[in-house]
Amino acid sequence: MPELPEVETIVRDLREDISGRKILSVNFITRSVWRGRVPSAKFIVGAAIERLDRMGKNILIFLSNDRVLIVHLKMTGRLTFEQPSSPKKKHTHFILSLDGGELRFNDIRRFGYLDLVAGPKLAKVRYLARLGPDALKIGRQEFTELIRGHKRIIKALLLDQDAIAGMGNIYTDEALFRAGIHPKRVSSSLSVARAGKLHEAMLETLNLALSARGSTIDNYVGGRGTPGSFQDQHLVYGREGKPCPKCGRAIKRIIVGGRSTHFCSHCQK
DNA sequence: GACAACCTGACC
DNA sequence: GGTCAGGTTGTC
Repeated sequence: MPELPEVETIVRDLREDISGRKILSVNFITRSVWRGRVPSAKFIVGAAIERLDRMGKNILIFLSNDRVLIVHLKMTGRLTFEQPSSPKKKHTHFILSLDGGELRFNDIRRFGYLDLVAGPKLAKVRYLARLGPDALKIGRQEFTELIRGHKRIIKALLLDQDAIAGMGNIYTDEALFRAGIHPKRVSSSLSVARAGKLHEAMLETLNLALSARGSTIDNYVGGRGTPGSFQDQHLVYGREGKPCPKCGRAIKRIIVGGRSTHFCSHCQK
């Protein structure tokens, strides 16, 4: 589920709510959610939460013992800070008991994962090192060069985390609509001006979504368990057959790069 | 670049 | 019963 705005919302929530808290105990409920080996509790218990960060759609939780807990939520993952008295939900796979509450990892489909790495080895974690520049931080010129330097279907390129980190299916469709670009257009065929417009549209979309604390279609909730509201502002995603906000013609849905894609064939070229 | 795989649940 | 889902990875 979560794309950059959802993951960033969770990180901001948790940064406020769990920074500085001490880890009292750990509960490995489902061992298969760990990407590598299941870590020994001694590498976690007794440490404090030092700070949190985001790399693409990965959440990084830095512990005071110089280890880093990495969390990827994939499609249906949730990472929430709750009171121990809050009812335990189905599909909760991992709990960190902190002084003052519990950090819970819940994931219906179990596509998400957890990973614990030693701080000095963080730079060598393959799936982090290969990530492209962050979609919120990449500058206009770098973005334009990236887009025009690849001969790929633009939607697939935007979804490629190794090219640009953070974009997902919703925000790619929304940004392409705002920029008036057809999702199947070949990236290298875009003019500097149109690539620049796409950069602008991408930032606008992501920042609006952040202000609304993300989009909740089904599962997503922030770090405090509350849903986002940006789904109410979607212009094309999930609106197949409904009128295009610009021209009124019906929004179409096709498959691009194996993903459901929503667009207006009149407004996007 | 297309497609299957990983899983559960919602909806038709 | 079949289809689809916010993501990524591995195989033709």
